Amino acid sequence: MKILIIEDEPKTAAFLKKGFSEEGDIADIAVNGVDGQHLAVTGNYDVIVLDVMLPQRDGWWVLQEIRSRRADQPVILLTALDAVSQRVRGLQLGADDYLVKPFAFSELLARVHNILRRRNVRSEDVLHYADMEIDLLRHKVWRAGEAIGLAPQEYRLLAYLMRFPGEVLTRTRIAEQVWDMNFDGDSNVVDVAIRRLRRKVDDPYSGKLIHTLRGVGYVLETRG
Amino acid sequence: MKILIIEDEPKTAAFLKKGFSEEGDIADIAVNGVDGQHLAVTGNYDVIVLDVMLPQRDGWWVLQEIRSRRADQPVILLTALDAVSQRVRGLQLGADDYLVKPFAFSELLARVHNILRRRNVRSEDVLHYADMEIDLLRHKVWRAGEAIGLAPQEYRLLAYLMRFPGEVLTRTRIAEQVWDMNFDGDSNVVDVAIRRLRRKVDDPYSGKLIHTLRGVGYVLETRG
DNA sequence: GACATTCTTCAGGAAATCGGCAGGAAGGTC
DNA sequence: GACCTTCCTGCCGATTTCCTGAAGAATGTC
Repeated sequence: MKILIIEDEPKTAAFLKKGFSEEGDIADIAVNGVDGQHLAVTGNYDVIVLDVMLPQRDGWWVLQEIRSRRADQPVILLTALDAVSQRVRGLQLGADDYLVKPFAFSELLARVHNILRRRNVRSEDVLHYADMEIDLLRHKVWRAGEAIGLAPQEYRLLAYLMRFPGEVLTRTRIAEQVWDMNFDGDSNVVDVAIRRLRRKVDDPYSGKLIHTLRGVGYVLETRG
Repeated sequence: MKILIIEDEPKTAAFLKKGFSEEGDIADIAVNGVDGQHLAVTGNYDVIVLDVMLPQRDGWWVLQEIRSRRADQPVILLTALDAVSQRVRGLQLGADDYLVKPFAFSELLARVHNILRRRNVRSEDVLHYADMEIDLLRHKVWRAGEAIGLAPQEYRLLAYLMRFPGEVLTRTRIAEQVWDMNFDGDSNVVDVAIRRLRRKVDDPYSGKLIHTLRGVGYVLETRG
């Protein structure tokens, strides 16, 4: 899952990024309204966490910009004051939810999941496909009943594949979602990561699940 | 366990906080109705202790606010007067229990445990996992039949781990639950605390229970 | 007020992980 | 079947992450 954090206070931003990172998600940070608006409109984020107190252009402006271009983009507001007028204004401008500082990270996480569930985005705790199983809560993976230990990046990659079984995933898309980078074609990071993952989840078993689509990307599916 | 105390009298608030702290729980204090309502609604508390006599907005208002948003939030009322009308009003507004001042701390503690037991939040006072045992009432820990002496923070950390065996606990969550702070990643308090706990409950025994998940956090589980 | 225990920060070192490289294999095209 | 492109795969250096002991600060105890 990709998240955009628009927050000027470095400590808060770092705290949020770390929290999402531990959950296996990827978070980008924008430190002002202009950069935030740009990233929000051009990037593909599952959810945007937006502080209303920002230098240059404030959060209200950013929110309006986002809404005018991406009507269904999930946005959670962070307000410093527990003022009812701010809440009302936020919701009127189209925020999906808001949170009053200071807050605990798990509270933010709960609201993120809440929004995604409302939007029918798949956010279950345990994903199954064929004889493979991944428990996102316990960070564990099984294949044919055996537990498999994965390195962080291997795990993130598999978790992404398991979210879209049967769907073709290009290297560009994988690099974007799992590495948070722009895939330039000069690198074979994705190939290498796929290789490492295959060695652990496919090589020891019959009935491969990870398949290569030449010139396109990879896909997770069963094949007769 | 996280507790919110909404009480304007500093002495009483400090007395309660100290009491809960000694039990290994974490207590936040709000000194007026507005802050109390804010924390109660946005924070994740296992139980809220609410004085009805408050400056600005009183306890009744706070209780109604809580109920309208969190129907199942456990709340215990503190009333100064032993008037039947107050009890009735409190229960009508959805308080789980009430206590008339002055009271002994153990009395409050008993009612807290009572409510949580009713809700199955903490159905047991003694938790077992593998050959480890923790008695939440007597504050005692055993591993392989031997008693282990733990410092307060070590105990709180272990108690938290024992509540979620097999589940991944990120540093952010641990810091939130055990330290009541926002983990910004610049500190390694959690690492060090884990180290000290390991020295006492894992190092002397075969079959480690605390395991590290690189880039994620820690987990309490047996590993073949 | 002195002492003891506990907690946090700091820094050095160890270990796991990651990304790039390069040679080889496989697939596609004419 | 030859040639070219794309992908696979093992290895190594660089980096990140974690562990660990020690010292100073904070807290509680007598």
